[in-house]
Amino acid sequence: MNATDFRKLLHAKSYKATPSRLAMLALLSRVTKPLSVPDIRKRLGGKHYDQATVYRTLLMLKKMGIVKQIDFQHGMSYYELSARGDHHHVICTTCERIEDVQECCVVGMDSLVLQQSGFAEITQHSLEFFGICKRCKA
Amino acid sequence: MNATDFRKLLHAKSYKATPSRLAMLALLSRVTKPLSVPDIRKRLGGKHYDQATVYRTLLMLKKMGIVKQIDFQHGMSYYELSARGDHHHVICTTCERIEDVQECCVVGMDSLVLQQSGFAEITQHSLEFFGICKRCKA
DNA sequence: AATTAATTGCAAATAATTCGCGTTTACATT
DNA sequence: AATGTAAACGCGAATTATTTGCAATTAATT
Repeated sequence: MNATDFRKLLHAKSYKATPSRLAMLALLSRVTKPLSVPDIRKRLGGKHYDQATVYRTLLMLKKMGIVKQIDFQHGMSYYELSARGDHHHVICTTCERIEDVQECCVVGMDSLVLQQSGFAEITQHSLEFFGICKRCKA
Repeated sequence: MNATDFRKLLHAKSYKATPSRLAMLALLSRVTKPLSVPDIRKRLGGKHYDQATVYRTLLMLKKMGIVKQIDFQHGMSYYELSARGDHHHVICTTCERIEDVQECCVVGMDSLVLQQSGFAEITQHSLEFFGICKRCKA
């Protein structure tokens, strides 16, 4: 995904392709870990973007299904591209360590959830594991 | 689990069995849905307990592994007894509807996560589905 | 009943997220 | 390329969840 793709993505839903949006999409697709709002603002090059803008953009991207909001129980939300694929996280409750979990057992669960619930559509899911990493255990 | 059991649970870790703690445990074990802090305070009988007390107690119970913190992306945390068993939730992103999901595909994942990660122990996991309920779809 | 450390309530601090509004900007149209 | 317009932005302030410090209270031990 390059800048041109991002423009198309936004235009497809008649959103404007503004510098802040393109920068955020570029950042999120370049990165391999979920980012918090402060993370995003720090890493958005030299440019300063207002926090309200970042929050508003994330909300928009979330509604579009492009980003996923994740809770590490660290007092704020983290965000990553849905396009990064179906993976999960392990969070150390002692330090701040976070690792990806590649195996996804949730594939196929969506239809099961639809069956047994009063829901018409599943758009996302999030699976996080909490525990203690080896370093903290020692 | 009755009041006597709760007392033992607390004393086992040398915590005091105070009225607020017993009331919270009783409430959480009587209820079938995760509760937010305002929920808890409202439903704690006539008694008024300070929010700081409720937050501190929840933190303690979480550390003890007795309660589980859950994120519905509603701007605050929800809590339920771990003893309610391994189930998950579907959250409607349009209204506030929440349903339980009984099938758990995550059983056994813990050991897998331990294998492929630098973690020594998994204490909890949380799996939430987000989507649109039938009522909102219509 | 007395002692003591843990727990509470209160009030204030902190920190994430949202909101209102005047100004700026992307982009469609000319 | 210039123009019109709704969308998006930045700013500052408001809101709201959560945490903290401290003096007063209380559970549990003696």
